[in-house]
Amino acid sequence: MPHATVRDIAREAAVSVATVSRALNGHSNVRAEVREHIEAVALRLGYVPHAAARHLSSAKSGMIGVVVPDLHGEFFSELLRGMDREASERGLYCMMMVMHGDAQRGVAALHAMRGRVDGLVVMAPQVSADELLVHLPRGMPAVLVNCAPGQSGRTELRIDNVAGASALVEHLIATGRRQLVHIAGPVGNIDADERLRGAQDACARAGISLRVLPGDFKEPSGAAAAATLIEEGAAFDAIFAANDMMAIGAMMVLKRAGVAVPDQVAICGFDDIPLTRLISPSLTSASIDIASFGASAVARLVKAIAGDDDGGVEQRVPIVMVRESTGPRLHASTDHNFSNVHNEKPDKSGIGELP
Amino acid sequence: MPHATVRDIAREAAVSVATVSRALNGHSNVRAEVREHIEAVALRLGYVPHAAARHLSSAKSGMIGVVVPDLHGEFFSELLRGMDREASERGLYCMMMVMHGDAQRGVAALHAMRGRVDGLVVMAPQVSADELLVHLPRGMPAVLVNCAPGQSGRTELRIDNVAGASALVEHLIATGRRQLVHIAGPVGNIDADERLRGAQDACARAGISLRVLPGDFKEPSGAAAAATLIEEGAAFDAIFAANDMMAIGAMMVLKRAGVAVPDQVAICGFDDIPLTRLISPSLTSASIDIASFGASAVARLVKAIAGDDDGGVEQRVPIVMVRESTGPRLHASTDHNFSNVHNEKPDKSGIGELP
DNA sequence: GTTCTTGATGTAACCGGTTACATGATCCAG
DNA sequence: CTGGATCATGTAACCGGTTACATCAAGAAC
Repeated sequence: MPHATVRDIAREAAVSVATVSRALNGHSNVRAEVREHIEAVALRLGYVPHAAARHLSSAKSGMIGVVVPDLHGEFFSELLRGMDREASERGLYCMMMVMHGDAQRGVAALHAMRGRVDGLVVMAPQVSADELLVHLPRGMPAVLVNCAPGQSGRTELRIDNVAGASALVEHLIATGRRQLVHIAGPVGNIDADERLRGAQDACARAGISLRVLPGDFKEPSGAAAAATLIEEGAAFDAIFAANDMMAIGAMMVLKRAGVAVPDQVAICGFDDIPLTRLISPSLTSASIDIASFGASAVARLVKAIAGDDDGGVEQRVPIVMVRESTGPRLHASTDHNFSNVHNEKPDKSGIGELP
Repeated sequence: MPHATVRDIAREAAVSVATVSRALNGHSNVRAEVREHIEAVALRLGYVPHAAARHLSSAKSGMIGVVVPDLHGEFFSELLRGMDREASERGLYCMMMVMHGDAQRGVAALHAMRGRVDGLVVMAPQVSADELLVHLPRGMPAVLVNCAPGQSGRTELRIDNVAGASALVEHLIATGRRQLVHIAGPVGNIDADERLRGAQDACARAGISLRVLPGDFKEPSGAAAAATLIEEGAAFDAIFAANDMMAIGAMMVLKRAGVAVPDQVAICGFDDIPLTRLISPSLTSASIDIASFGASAVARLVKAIAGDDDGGVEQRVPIVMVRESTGPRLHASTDHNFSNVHNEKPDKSGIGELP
């Protein structure tokens, strides 16, 4: 026996399909007695509405789509979590689609969203946003997250990577480091590029040089960079990795090589994934509260779908979370006082909530 | 201007909608010359098919749904990653829905899937599977992952938690531990219950006692359990936490309290999330290769959708990954030789691929 | 040359909802 | 008692695809 439809209910309840639809959707113009009867019949028949049919006729799906470049590590799981939370609070559902770095696949993913979602959150730090957005289904509301700044005039959410990276580097310098190394993210990635620039800017202002090693945002590349430094016997006293995973990879290699962190070398990352607090020494990072960032994107999208979004660009300035990996040395407790630097005190369990 | 439809293309190309549909779907019975013309027109009009309409008429959506209980931590992101990989290899898309532990919401999520997906992967270790499955849309193929064993006769994937937990405890005993503590998972959770039972069984066989502390699979509860032990001044030399996150929480507290791991206390977890290798000391765990587990679930689901699935239960036996947190002591290198125990050698970067 | 087969194409129904509009009943004012 | 407003309900079109079936032309077989 196939699934029950509104017509089945109509027949069974001896009313028309229109009345069934109105009753089940809570329209006011249905007699209470009729509504109850219809609801009872629907329950008895095990009726569950067919989302595609409803979507087709009402042009609403109650679903928002999320396009992400990757699915590795905690960054995306946190982002997803924040988005899902916000969406479900508004009675919406999330579907996620991965465009594995590939522009071809990105276009396919965008196309596949047509007829499935009411709007899109697109995160595409790799490919050119403008190039991708040409393929956005016509009239599909979208919020861009961490995309290359385009002239699309679309709603955008962005992390102030330059400010965050500068603040981290200034923190390193303030704690006495002078021989800085930056492990960069993948070339062409907007976040990576901006973080590099922020680091360079801060170094230039302080009049010190910065060595840059390549990386790809994944942990092994951070490890490889550190291994290179050690093999070379390079002189360095601080590493700023363009994200947390690379910082962790680097830290592991240093520790195995007997380099003391932070006594000999300070290390910091970027993103402030939950993991930063779980490793030892805990990792200094630039915090953007990923989950809340994702929630924000969804909130903006909901406004855009409703038609009342200003279409502006929202920029988040990260906060530096100072932890053990660059922690103040014992004999100099307050050697830094930058505006957006937050000194996190380890509590007993070491799991402090971020402000 | 609204989106182009097949009828627009038909008009523009001076053919019928049936021909347009056939041409764009690669049916053989279309003249090559006509097909090319139609494709050209479709491209010119920026045609993108409407998924809901296609789904409605063809009863296929090309989408599989994933229902998970939660979205915290690396376990689910790994699972998602594996599923997504497998699905996209088969030209399918994944949508994920979170039922926040709540049975009410679980039912809503299941209903919301009707008319959206061709099949479901349901992971519901908390609620009674049978109770939930009553609300599965009629005729919807589904694969159950880590659900309480039901008599549903459905396709199920399951982790052999008892065997995994037993193997871990046997490993602890073999390395000389005698005062064991188990940090349990949430009560009513099938995985947690089975892991507890596996630990108890192994202890009973060895004739030693097992202290059990409550937990909830989240990291703070592991920390709290360890704190309790320390405050009490309890005598113990090994902790087996029901999952990795709690093990990590416990380890952090022990280290802060000056307890040496593994010299004084050995610690192991369960799940083998990527993080186990990144902390120090690296964490011994029972590995089920989460991503591949997820991929397997999708593969089974695809078979079920095609109609040729045996409907059997597939059980995965975890492998014990021995790492530093329970590592062999220096003076007794091979004090264990259980069948499914795998001794992981740390390589230079510390990021060995699992077999 | 006629009939049969084959293959390309068109017509229209259908999937399962929603909703504009029509209908008819009820109620109230005049 | 009657005309108009109000409200519940029914009829049927529509959303945008797919596809069974009908049609028709061209080539093959006799």
